[in-house]
Amino acid sequence: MITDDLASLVRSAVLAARDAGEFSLSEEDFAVPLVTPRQKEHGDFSSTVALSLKKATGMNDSREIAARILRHLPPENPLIESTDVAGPGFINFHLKPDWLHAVLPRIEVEDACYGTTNSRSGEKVLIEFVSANPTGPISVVNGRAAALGDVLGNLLAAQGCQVGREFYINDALNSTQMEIFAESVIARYLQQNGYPLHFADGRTEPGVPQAESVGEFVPAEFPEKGYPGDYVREIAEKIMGEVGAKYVRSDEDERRAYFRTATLRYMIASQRAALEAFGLHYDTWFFESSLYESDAVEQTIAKLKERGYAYEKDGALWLRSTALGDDKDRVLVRSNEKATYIAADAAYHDNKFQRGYTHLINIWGADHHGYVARLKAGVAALGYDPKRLEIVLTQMVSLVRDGEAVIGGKRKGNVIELKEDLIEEIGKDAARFYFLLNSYETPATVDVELAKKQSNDNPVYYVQYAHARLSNILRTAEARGLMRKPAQDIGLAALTHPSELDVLRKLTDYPAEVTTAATDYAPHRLTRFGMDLASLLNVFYENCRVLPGTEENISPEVTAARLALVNGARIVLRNLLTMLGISAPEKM
RNA sequence: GCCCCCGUAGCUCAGUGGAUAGAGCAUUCGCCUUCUAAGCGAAUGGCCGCAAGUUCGAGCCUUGCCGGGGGUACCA
Repeated sequence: MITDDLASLVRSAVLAARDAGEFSLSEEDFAVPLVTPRQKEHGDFSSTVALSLKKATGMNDSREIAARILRHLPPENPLIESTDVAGPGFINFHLKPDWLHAVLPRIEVEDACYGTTNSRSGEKVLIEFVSANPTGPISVVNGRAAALGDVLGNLLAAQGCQVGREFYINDALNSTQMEIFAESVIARYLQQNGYPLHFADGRTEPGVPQAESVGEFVPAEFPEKGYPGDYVREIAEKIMGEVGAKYVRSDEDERRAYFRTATLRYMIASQRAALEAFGLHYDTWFFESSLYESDAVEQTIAKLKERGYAYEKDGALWLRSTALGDDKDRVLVRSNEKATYIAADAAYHDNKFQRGYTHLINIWGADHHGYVARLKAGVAALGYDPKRLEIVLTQMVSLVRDGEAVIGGKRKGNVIELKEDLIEEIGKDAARFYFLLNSYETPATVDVELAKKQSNDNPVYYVQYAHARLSNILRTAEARGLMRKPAQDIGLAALTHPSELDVLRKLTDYPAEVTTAATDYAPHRLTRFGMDLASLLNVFYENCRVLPGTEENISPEVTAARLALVNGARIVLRNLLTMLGISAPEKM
């Protein structure tokens, strides 16, 4: 890294100045901060070391400190064009343009790997995200976590981590919501078969008329807290198509058992289809029920008892989570002998660690923040370092329709679906970019109607367009017989225009940007980077013609150098879009 | 009450403790005979919620306050 080179250069200059008696240094261990100045006049890099050395040197005038340091910088350096002291004591470095040119051969060689490292190759990371309950479709609100988790996976893989993406299915048998959901589908199924439906609010819906009259239909009850959405009716229709009227008069337990598994099957299939339409593929779909079937829950509870973190009180079994940072103890097994979700979650995370993951990332909505402390306590109680479990809380996504808040969800029956209402309207690429535009720490509002209206203004097209243009230039060059030579063999010094250097600088920044995005869990840095790069490319495009035109005459050397730049930028844009799970079109 | 997140341009949001705080949208005015105008250039627009503290230096760190959202179950 060039910044490392500069930093060590400055460091030795400081020490040399001290040895020469320019100033005394109270501490040997000082940082050499390097920043990229906002203003171009301030050079390529700037060090604030003189400012921070005020105390250590006992000198008051930072400009003077800077000047004395500079006196001990080697006069000739292949990197540095010139230096100056500015403002309160910044040391500014203006580098020779070669350092920017060097990026092009590197990009060309690394190609799809440009922007990736293997610095974290020892890590095995499991990202669990979305994990929406199997009682409804994937909603637009889930889109944020879906996009974040997927791209985070790409970013970590780009750092060399081994990444697993997992969806956790809350299908446990003691979950009352699953029961009510199945009952809701049964009610709709009966309605399909001619039974009127009676609702808790007193309303009655007629049954679907049957061809052959079977006499009187006793109204069926729709569950009091049942799921009213249209998708419930659709599942009932599908089951009807599959098994016909078989379960209308069947034994109730038999019917319930069938509908439980059938509704789960349909719901998962629908969720999976929605996420795949979003370009998201999970490595594992993990069933909560499997934890009960394999006795993992019981084993985990036994383990907690053994380790002294579980105790009996009021007929229930409690987790001593207060001992591990939680603000109250939590029930593991209720007095009715049913395990709580925290017991299952402890077992689930035990299982994740047992699968060899070094690091777990859970992406949750901010409304779950109250569970962070207890899950971490559970993990710690099992003997794992809770730091190995990281919980990313995404701020809330609220729904708005034409400016008015939409309150609701599965229980209200007004789910706004990710696939039907967004992806199918504006496309996968625009939908993804939309969710990746902002930090997950910013509360978001999604207005589907507005998103549709604005879909042509979506900045994704700006970035994709830049890529398509670059591709087009290369295509045209090839058609005209201007074959590209390896960047290594080209006189890149021909690239001198400010807009060319701006592009090169941005391309140089890319790998560090990917790393920052990965460590900060900030995919939005890449969408912003893409917009910035596209903008710089447009300026380049306006100012620097690549291929000889009818009016402008461009030397073969310049064309060759610019083609190398175009190709480098094309690779970076393509890598970036791929990282975001967005297509990089060659034509638009 | 306690805990978490957010207050930056008219709107939606970026912003690594550094110099003159940025982008997109919106508004106004220019620019297509050329490799893609889904583009470019210019203008307008700011007590970075308020106050104190730390620091050579604070939009960024600390504390307090004010506003908005969320959470505080033997529900998941």
